[in-house]
Amino acid sequence: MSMVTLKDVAKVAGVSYATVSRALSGSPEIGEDTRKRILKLCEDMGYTPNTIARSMVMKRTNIIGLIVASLDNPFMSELTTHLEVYARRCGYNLMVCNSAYDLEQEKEVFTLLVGRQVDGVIILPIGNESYESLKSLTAQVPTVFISENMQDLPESYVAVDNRQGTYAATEYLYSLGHRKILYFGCRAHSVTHRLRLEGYRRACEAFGIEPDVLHSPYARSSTESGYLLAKDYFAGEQKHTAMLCASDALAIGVMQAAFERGIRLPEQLSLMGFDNISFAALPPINLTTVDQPKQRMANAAMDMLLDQIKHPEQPASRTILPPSLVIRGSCTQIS
Amino acid sequence: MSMVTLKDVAKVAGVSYATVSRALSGSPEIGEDTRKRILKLCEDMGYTPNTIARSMVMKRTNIIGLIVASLDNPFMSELTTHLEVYARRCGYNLMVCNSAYDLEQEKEVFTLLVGRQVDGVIILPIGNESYESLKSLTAQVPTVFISENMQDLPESYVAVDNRQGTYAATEYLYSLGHRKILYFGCRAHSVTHRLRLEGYRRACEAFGIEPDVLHSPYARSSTESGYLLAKDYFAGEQKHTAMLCASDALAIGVMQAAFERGIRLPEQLSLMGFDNISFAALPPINLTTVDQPKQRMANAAMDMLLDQIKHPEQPASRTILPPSLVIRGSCTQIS
DNA sequence: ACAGGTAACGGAAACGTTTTCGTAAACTCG
DNA sequence: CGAGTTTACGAAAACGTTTCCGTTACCTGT
Repeated sequence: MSMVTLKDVAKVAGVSYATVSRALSGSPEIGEDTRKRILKLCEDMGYTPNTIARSMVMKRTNIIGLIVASLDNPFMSELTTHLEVYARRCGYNLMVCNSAYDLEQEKEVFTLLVGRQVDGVIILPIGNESYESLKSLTAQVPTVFISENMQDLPESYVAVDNRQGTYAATEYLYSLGHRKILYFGCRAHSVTHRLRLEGYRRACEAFGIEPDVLHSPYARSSTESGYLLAKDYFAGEQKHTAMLCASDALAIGVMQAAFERGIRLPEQLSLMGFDNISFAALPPINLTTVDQPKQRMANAAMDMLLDQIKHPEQPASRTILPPSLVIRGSCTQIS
Repeated sequence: MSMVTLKDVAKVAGVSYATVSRALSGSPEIGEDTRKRILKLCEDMGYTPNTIARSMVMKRTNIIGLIVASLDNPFMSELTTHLEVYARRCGYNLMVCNSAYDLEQEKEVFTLLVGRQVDGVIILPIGNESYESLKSLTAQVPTVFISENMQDLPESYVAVDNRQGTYAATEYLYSLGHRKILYFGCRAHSVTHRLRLEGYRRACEAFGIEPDVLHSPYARSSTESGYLLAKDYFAGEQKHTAMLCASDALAIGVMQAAFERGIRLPEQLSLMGFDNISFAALPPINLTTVDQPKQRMANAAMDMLLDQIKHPEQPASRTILPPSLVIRGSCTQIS
């Protein structure tokens, strides 16, 4: 159970442990013959370098912290997968923490992560308040947000162009003949959702149609809250021919409520989502939506973070990626 | 950016750093007044203990490694969430790695994790071969598998009683009047799936009906492979009134194929899954399935691992949790 | 008042690396 | 052949903790 150390190898090899260290790190100032002898010995003795000790002296852990609200959200879990794969390719490991949509927990796990000396943090903030709440933490360690911030805070982020996404979605619905388009929103205090709403509003203005917005009172942009809100909506008179939802999860919730109510999609109602989670592609769902390029976002965030780790004094940078329309079967042309 | 250390605090406080360490750890041999003075000073100076240094001397990192095949699989991501929450409550952090359904990568990340001196590893092995493949690694660090092993290997694991699950599922279908039940399997070399198949076979034998099995040639028990396999199946003549799938993902794939083919569920075909992933509950899916108690599994695995960390010489232990039937709308009574 | 005990703290080793500096031996070259 | 350069390696410091072992000063009981 107890590990074999550099010293052990050095003792057997009859050299100093500095030599062993150099042999392993591929230092040029080591004789070819001794290097081979030592490498073989390490192999034979089953030596594995102690990363902790290395971190201690190198002052870097090659760990990056990841904070997500919940892995149960497919968008976040897909992003996490891409981040982990890419991080490992870059020689880093991911320490994943749930914030559970709770501002205090978000701060708590962030504190935990800086205590663990992570080299950097990537965070999907639960809301706009996160930027303020985490200010003292982000000053201590390179951080990249996956989500825009509006107040021009000095934080790096990568995000999809949410405004453009909902604008294009609205435009698409308009092109199908829809004039009564309901925006099904959520958590107006989140920047992401505020921008999405704004894109919708701008499009409405541009095309000369009346914007109409329904906001979820529930904190999470989840299937459940979409379901509950839509249930209420369908109980009243239905004045719209199309609904643009702030997220796929929300849209799937709406789909449930419509299904229960006997409302056929897309014949009686065109429905759009946002995110393009993998489940949106399933034929029974078959949701027309706006794609967030998750892999590109993950790679961009990681590149940005690693760059920031290498050059800490550099100013914050931003990357905004273009969304793209994914047309499936949940929308239809109307007269 | 550069952290304030124990030494810094000690210097300001005018005490040795041993004293500061003791004050923080709540050692009794410290005066009440000095303790309070030091704690306040730590607060003021913004001191955060360096976990790396602590790990170095304590010989434990309070990190546990988690290896999953893919977070895109909702069963695994839900399990991961529960594991992370519970681990943190126990004072541990999770280092999450993808094996991407690849035996070599699985071994590679495991090696990485022991190099990182994790206190323990929880793994959802990609298959039965994993036990053999990881033997040298599991000897080095406490490990808990989430999946049974059949060869009586000395590894700890927690799992659901897969045999009982499919047995109950078959029994349920039988009680609905089904006599021609197809088992839709996948990856016969995985223990989990072998046990599920066995439960089905036993039930068939018990009820005197003819077992019939279709195996996916694809490696992953995914929606895609279910879809592809079902497409083939539906192209031929359909001889069965019910299908029991080895996983929900598989069942959802079948659902897609049926949907495309115009086969109505459950009227023309009763469909059952296994796992009870959250998406199975969505009304458009509404899948009758067998529930794996994910939270209980997560907690049991963590408890088992922590116990093993405290008492390394203890023999391996096993926990098999009972599954439960979740009856929704994808199955119907037949004459 | 004095031996013995306790309370409160300091000194220093240890954890396993990396790296700087130093130093022999070997080599180069006029 | 000797001065200078290079090659190959060793000694030791450093990273920030925890903890063992001392060492004071003060207290207790008689």
